[in-house]
Amino acid sequence: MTINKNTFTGEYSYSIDTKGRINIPAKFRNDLANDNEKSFVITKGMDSCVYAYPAIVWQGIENELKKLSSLSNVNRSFVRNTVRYASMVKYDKQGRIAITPNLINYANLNKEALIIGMVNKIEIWNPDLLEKVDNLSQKIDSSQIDELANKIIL
Amino acid sequence: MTINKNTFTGEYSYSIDTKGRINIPAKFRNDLANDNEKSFVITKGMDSCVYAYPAIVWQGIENELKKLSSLSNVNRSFVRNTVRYASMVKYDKQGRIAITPNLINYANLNKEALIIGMVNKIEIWNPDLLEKVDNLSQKIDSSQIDELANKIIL
DNA sequence: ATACATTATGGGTAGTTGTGGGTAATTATA
DNA sequence: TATAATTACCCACAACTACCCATAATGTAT
Repeated sequence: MTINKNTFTGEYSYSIDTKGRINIPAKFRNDLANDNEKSFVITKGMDSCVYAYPAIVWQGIENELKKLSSLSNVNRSFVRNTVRYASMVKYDKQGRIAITPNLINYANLNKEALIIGMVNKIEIWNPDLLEKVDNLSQKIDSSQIDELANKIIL
Repeated sequence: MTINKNTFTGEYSYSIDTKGRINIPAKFRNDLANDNEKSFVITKGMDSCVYAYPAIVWQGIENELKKLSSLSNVNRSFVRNTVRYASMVKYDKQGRIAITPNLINYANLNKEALIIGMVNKIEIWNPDLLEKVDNLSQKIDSSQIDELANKIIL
């Protein structure tokens, strides 16, 4: 079995230091394919969290974005929002990346942070915020979630 | 006859040591197909127990999850809930896996643990808890059993 | 019955990982 | 250009994990 590269699962609790650095879990660093050269692209998540994509996965997303016509209003603001806060970061010798102040602000990050593997990307959360968002969506969408579960999980 | 690989049945009682390690029954290790490279993916069970999937079975699930677009709210929380507590673990020379503190906590595991083969996956239980859940489900009414009988022949 | 192999469980140790902080290089600002 | 602020890179250390070995209990073969 060759393990799936650029595929992340699990939840980890880490602290963000005064310089805005946070550790990438050792497991995730191992799961990151070599051609990423230890780099992620961090950007605004769809929820109030930070997304981190493997660098080459992000390049694929950029290519998709290029296909969206700028004639459409919706497309323009979607592309703008997606790319605006995106920046490539390389983890240092200790395995940490620096999160930009913009994103720390957007995701309401303090000292404590949860890192969650979301299969093809990583999420960085303020734990309190995640709990709220989680409870909310659990209530609203439970029937649809069950439906998905029946399709995918054995 | 060559036995069905990645197929588990039976119940075993094992102890979890101070490091959170538990033995995978020798029989289950034999039943695990070689391309799993001695690895399972452990995660939250539907009941208050720990699931352990053969690694390649889980990778099938991951591949399905990758197809779900993150633009959908429901998809996001479904993926998050599914993979959040999942982690790949390889059993050591003695045949043990390490269960993450998260999962030990979730399944209320103490020293004693029951390992149960559930055909395509394995369940790890706190014995007391299983007994309770079991008693509860004894009360399933016969109509539901009849319904099941239509789907599967024993 | 005896010898041997396997299994279940405990524990020690070396290497890895997570975290803080320091210093030099780079960039921004006056 | 000089100075301040920011960033990149390095070192230190405590905590943890992976790996190894030991031992007792159980199973198996001769």
